[in-house]
Amino acid sequence: MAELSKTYEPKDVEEKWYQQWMADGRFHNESANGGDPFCIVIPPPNVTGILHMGHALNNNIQDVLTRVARMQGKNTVWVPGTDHAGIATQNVVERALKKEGKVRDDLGREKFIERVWEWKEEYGSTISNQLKKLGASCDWDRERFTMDEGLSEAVLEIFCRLYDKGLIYRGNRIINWCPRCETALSDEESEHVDVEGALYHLRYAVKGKKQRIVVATTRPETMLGDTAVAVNPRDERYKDLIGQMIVLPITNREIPIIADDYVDPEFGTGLVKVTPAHDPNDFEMGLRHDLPQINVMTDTGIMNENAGPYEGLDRFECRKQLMEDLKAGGLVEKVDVHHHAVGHCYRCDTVIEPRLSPQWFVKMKPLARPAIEAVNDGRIKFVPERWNNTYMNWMENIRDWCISRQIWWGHRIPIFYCDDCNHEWAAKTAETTCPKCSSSKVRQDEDVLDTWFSSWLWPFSVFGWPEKNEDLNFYYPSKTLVTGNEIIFFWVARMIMSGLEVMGDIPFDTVYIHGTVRDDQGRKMSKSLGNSIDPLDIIEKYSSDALRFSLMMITATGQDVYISDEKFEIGRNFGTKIWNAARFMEMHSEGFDVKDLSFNEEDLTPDDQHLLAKLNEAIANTNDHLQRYRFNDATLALYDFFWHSYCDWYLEYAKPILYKGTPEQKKHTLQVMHFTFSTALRLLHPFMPFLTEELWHGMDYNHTEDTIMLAAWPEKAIAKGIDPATVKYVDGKHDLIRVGRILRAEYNLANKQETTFCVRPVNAGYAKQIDNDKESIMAALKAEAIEVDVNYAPKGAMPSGISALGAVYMSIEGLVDVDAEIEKLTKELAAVNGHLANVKKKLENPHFVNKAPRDVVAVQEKRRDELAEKSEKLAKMIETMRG
RNA sequence: GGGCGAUUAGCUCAGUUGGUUAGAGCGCUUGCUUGACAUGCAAGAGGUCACAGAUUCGAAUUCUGUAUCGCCCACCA
Repeated sequence: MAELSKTYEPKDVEEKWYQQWMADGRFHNESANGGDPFCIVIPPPNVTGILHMGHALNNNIQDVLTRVARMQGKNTVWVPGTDHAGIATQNVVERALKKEGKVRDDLGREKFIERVWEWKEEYGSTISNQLKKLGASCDWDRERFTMDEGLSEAVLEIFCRLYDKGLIYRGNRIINWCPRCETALSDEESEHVDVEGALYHLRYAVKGKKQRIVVATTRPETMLGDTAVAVNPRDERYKDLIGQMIVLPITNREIPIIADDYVDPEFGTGLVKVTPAHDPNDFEMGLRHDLPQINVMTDTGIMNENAGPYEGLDRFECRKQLMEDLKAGGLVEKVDVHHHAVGHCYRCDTVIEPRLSPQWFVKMKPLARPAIEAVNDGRIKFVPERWNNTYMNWMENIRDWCISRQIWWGHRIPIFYCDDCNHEWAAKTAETTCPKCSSSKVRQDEDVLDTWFSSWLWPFSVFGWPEKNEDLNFYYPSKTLVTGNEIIFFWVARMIMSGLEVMGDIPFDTVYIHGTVRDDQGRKMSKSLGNSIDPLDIIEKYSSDALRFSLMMITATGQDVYISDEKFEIGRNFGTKIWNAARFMEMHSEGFDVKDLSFNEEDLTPDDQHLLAKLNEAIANTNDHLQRYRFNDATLALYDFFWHSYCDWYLEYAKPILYKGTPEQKKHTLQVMHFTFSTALRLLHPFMPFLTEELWHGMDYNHTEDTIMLAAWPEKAIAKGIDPATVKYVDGKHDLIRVGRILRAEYNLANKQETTFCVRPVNAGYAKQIDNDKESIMAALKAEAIEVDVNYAPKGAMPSGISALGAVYMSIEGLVDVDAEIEKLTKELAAVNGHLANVKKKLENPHFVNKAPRDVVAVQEKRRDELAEKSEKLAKMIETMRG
């Protein structure tokens, strides 16, 4: 047997096993191997990403599910990969260029993209490598990138299909424009942030009259693009104004006053300035009233030539100056503080400018219908279930998806235009000739697609779709999608839609939504707050297993996870505990063959049976909790079993046998220990893969598999040789030991202090069992001797207590504090009588006896009897004590 | 404006279909250099389960309302 070191050195061990697993191809699988498929596709992290706690949690969960499935013998693949993250990556590279004093136009499109690829080659695998430190058992042979050739093919294919079906179209609409990224964004990419802004009340002059009207706006600078002022047609105050003209200040443009139902007479002044090129509602009104659309800004949010004297100013600078000018002209009625939600770019946090712009859209309603159905009829389940509502709410109000981006890094839109005949078509190949007029004046659309337009194909594109192949056939649909709630709209919903559209089948049957990782004050972890805890630091400090186990331990289903450094001590301490238990076993195993884990079931002692019963419970509970995605309960069940049932009770029970028992007894006990330990290792493996693998080998078991990764997952308990009555007796024995320890503790007895315990068992059966168990009970109580007598009567005042097996007395020379004993027992008697009274009251209530289920009543009756007996005994003890 | 979640021990949180005395980790108190482990062992203190009603023989758990905190969605300029 290889000797285990005194202390566990996780760093070397973890590195070693990951390398070994990789070298042995343990993570890889393919359809040709047949069997029961189990597939998980990773939510591809951004190539720009570095591992944070959210990733750690997310991938940890996937790894646990994957490792369990693999041990269950399923044909398991966990497909990893990264996302090209269009805007984010382009931003990173542009920032690098800026340091060289360049902008992307200096390089040109082609050179710039080359540069991004270079960046990707150099830094793009950072996060994948970090996942390896976590122990993620991804099938790295299958690693994909959303800009891979294959995945790009999938993007082009679905674009053309949807275009030809009329589900992709080009439209001129108000979209969310980020003036910093200089691109359009989807509605989901605009994050609404509540801000304290201002509601500016501006005075507009009515043409030909002295009258001034007041309009309220939050964005006064858009006034330069106003093409009307609107009132509600039923608003009596302004009836006369309808049809009149307004003269706009500064530019002196004349615009009409129109009537539109959209206007809420209750809000502001009941008069709304209409800027069709900068507001979605105004845009709609503009269409209804055939108003001109005046865009007053450039791509970068600078006022353009339509802004007259403000041309060249930044939009916010313009707002400031314009207000000053209006104020000077007496055209500002008032400025109110106003709280409202303002859209911000989800990539760079710049204030979004709603802006009229020609963009490409996907018509979502037809795609949404089957996706709604799939969740409604239960083919896809959200865990926790409440996310159904979130999903449904979004799906039922779905709006068309703006998919074009004015950046360079991404999948270029496969639309071609003929400059001669204005023909427009979609094609997967680079077109040079117009199919309609044969002209060679053909150009491709300049825009690229939204990053999510490639990730929504992920569950099937990773297997080579549109190519038909066995893997795709075998592994699709995948099993569980594990993700955070923040990308339900971005990603989950869209994958469901694309899967049903393209594959005609759901992409996964379960969506497990885990919580957000927060700091111990409940704040989201972020770089700017400086409160993030780096998983790699935690691995360095506590080990990967510790990180993993602790994360799982504190992750209640779907609840947010609050972490601080100390939380990881749980996992580290548990790892140490397991390691030391193994060392203890190793110490005593010398000269014994522990390769053979079988034992004779007829020889099981009561404590053996008790341990195995607890093991059975742990197996059943772990499986049950895992099936229900209750990871914290699963880890707690294992933790509790290993630490308390196995170490605290069984190993302590085993000590006297190992030190003083016969070789036969030793051998039998070691077999039970090793059987239990090896089962526990397998149960723990998905949560602590490295330590368990190290010990699997360190303990030198007679493996059928040379890695614990493929050892059989414990599903069923051992049934034979366990007698429930005996298990119950051992529960009682533990209670007896506890009572004895309390007596020692109350008298602060040193271990060396000689003590004898006298036990008066409740029946002869227990008397015999206790007598047989004397050795282990004495060891647990550090007692010199134990006297067992069903008729035991204390000779004088003795510290005592009542256990499930009977009364326990502690014999100590001249140390008894009689008054304290009487007080203690009297207190306990009062408590027992209190409970007894409650139970009696319950049982005397005819409603309870008649209506409660029989077993509940039976429990109460039993409890009543037990309490009555205990009460009687305590009274007698007090009597004796006084006597 | 809608929707969702949270409120349980000093702290951070479990508590699945209502049913014995509401649990864990950390922290705290006391005693242990016990031949695996002080990253440990044993014992202990600490909770009117946010509040108010309702249902029920029985509520931390179900229902209604209130309060506080958090998240998501939403075109009131």
